[in-house]
Amino acid sequence: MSALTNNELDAPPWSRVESTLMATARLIREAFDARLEALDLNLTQASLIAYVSEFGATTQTRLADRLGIGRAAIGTVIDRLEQRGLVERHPNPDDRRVWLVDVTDDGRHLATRIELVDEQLRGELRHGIGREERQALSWVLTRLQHNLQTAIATTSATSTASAGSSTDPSIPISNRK
Amino acid sequence: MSALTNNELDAPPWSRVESTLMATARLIREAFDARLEALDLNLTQASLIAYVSEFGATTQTRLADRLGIGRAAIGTVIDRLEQRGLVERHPNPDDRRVWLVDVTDDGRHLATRIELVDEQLRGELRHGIGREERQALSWVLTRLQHNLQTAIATTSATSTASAGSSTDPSIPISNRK
DNA sequence: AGATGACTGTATGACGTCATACAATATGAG
DNA sequence: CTCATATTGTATGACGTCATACAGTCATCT
Repeated sequence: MSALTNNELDAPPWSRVESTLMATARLIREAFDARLEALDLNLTQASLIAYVSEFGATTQTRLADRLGIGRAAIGTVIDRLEQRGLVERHPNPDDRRVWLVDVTDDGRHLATRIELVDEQLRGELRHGIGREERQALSWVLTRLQHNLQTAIATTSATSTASAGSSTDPSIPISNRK
Repeated sequence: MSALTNNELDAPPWSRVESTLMATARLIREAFDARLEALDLNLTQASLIAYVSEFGATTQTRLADRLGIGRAAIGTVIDRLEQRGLVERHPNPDDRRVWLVDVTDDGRHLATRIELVDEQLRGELRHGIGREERQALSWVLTRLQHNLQTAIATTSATSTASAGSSTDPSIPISNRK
């Protein structure tokens, strides 16, 4: 019955904020997965059900975008949920390429339980963190995302360029993807 | 000027902050991987080399802990780096169970280039984010990690427990700049 | 009409990581 | 010393995701 692994300070190999952020993300997934295990779901599956349950029948590609995973991956996720009778694929008469994924009654019922788990856990995570701090966090993360995307976009060029930088928003690097 | 947050509905399936955080973490990995591609390394490999290069020969289990991945996974990472002649496994006379992983000269040379990439990218990521904001971010993340760990620890028990009291006596909330 | 390109969902193989089980070794109690 | 327990690294199988290639379907432009 050891008290959880109490590693307080791992100064991870990399920088500080970045790796802390990644570790936190891992923990988020871990925590949600743990709580959702009672429903025999993981975070991705639960997110899908919650999304469809809230916004209605949705295209697979759109779901993939919203959940932040690839089109191929979302297919297998849906496959399993469909086997369990939680979602259904309906054809779209207006576009025969696509499926409209919708929740079944079972799925809708499960969605309410998911919502409960979500709200409960999010409440616990807010402990000791003020509203402004959460907003500040959100803002910094958004800004970071922006920086990251431009950093990714400006890769593939010569590695040692720029440096001086700042205010170079142009850089028309036409990358795929 | 910047059209950030134009997305009215980028509200991903889940909450807001949590999924933003996870998406940001994904982008961090992506950005580092992209920049490290020139060295034919991914973030994990680069972290390992950087760590060993800075702190000297290290046990595999310790490396796994520091890098935040499992003992099995670290083995395959080391295998590949060893094949490429970037690290070496030395036996430890004091404990014949363990290997001491150390960088070769090639690895050490590569480590300096890794350091460059790291510093460059981290610099770009700081754009438009003040020092206090970074510190605040770091603080909130740490606090979040704590909450997450207790949340994970208090799972598996009956789900509907707690909620009320925080009862987190320790938690030094002292520092805020 | 027909042709060309764009898009959706799927099949396939690959990668990185995890969980588990295991042999070799170390540590400590008797 | 001997034995039980813990720890290290590894082998194995599994999972989730990705990248690519592909067939079916739409959209558009002559």
